[in-house]
Amino acid sequence: MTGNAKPRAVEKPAGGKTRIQMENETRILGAALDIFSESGFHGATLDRIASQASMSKPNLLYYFRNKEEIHVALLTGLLDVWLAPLREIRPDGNPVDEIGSYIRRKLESSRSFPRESRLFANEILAGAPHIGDFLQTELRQLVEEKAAILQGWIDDGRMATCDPRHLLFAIWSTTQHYADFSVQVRHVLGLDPGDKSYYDEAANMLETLFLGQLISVN
Amino acid sequence: MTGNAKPRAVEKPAGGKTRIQMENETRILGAALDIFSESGFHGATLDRIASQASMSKPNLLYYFRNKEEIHVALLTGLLDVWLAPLREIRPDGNPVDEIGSYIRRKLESSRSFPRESRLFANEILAGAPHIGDFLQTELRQLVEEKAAILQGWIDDGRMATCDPRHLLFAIWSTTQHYADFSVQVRHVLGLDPGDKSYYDEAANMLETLFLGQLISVN
DNA sequence: GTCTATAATACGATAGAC
DNA sequence: GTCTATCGTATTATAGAC
Repeated sequence: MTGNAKPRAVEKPAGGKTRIQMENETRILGAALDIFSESGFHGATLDRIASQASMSKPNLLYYFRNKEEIHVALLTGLLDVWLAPLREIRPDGNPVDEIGSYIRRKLESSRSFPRESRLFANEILAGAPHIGDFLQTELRQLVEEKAAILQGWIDDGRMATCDPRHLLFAIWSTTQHYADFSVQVRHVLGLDPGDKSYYDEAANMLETLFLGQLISVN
Repeated sequence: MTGNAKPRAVEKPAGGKTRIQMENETRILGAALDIFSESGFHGATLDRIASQASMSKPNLLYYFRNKEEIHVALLTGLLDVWLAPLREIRPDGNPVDEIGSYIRRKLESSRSFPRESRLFANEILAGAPHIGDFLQTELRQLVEEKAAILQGWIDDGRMATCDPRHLLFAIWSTTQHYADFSVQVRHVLGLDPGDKSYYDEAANMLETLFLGQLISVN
């Protein structure tokens, strides 16, 4: 022994976690996202999550106290990413640019993070037992803020009269649909699993729907 | 004994089921719809379904072989109701009337059958293990048929150029959203549980979105 | 930190009396 | 047809060696 009892800063940084701890937690969360988003909370088992993470079940439970803690960690970690596209809407822009780019960001989010979208959808469908608070406070406040921006454009005559909160619902539902209901989309279009070519068609559709005029007056 | 051995037609009709059988199956299916739509297939337990049906668990399993059989019975019974609004679209109508009334029927279906909508959503999210065939055959064929009608209107210059199948996806997602994500809708709008007043606002929004022009060109 | 073994329980399903 | 009792298994979680 060379007589150095000082804890090594590299392995135990002020944050509190060693490198191996962070790596394993990341691996577990990735595996859990696979399984939870595929099967829902009750359909997922610790066995499958552990297997997906190439880890024994007791070892997995060394990092997370129980199944629910993994689920909550995924959900709370997801929320900031989830709100990012909406946060970017700026009051000093114009409706076409701001709403158009918001839709593109949201659709891109569905394309890039379908597992996260399905995890969120499962949670809402189950009655939002873990994120009810978030929905009633943080999300509601953000929606009020952005809806006020849209309402300003309506008052200026730059948009049709409508409830801007429901416009946001329409954007959420149409974009998230391509992640959450991707199985149905592919089956109806006759596409192979993993084929995501429909996202380009979706982008065109949503641009026509939200930014153009869909039906001619005749 | 009065010596009449003939089976009683009232209790054993040609269909094959007695009155009490039909009543109990109906009660079980209603209870199962409550529980499955609230908790998903794996989150639901036979105990809760039996309790909701005011019936013992073994008695419940006298009418259905197992849990999955109840689930399948609900899903298959749902599919015709599910497609009814789409079937009604007529080629000899005009875009505004046909699409407008389709949206109203679909939204009314969400308002009246939110449990069925959530059951369907849970099934799709889980990868459609039981209705994958239906999606690839019956639903796909119906979509092709109705998309052809919409394409005709596009070719006639009565609608903007777009992929009509994706227009149907947009109608499905926006209308079903109010049933499937009702918890989020209520939390964001600050409504009490059970308050469905948002459906009228939704109807206005969807009419503006699909039938009017949302954003002015300026 | 990781493992094997196992405890504890929740749940689907069945047996058998009535 | 309905019940009580119970079996068998899947699954969450822990104990304790290394």
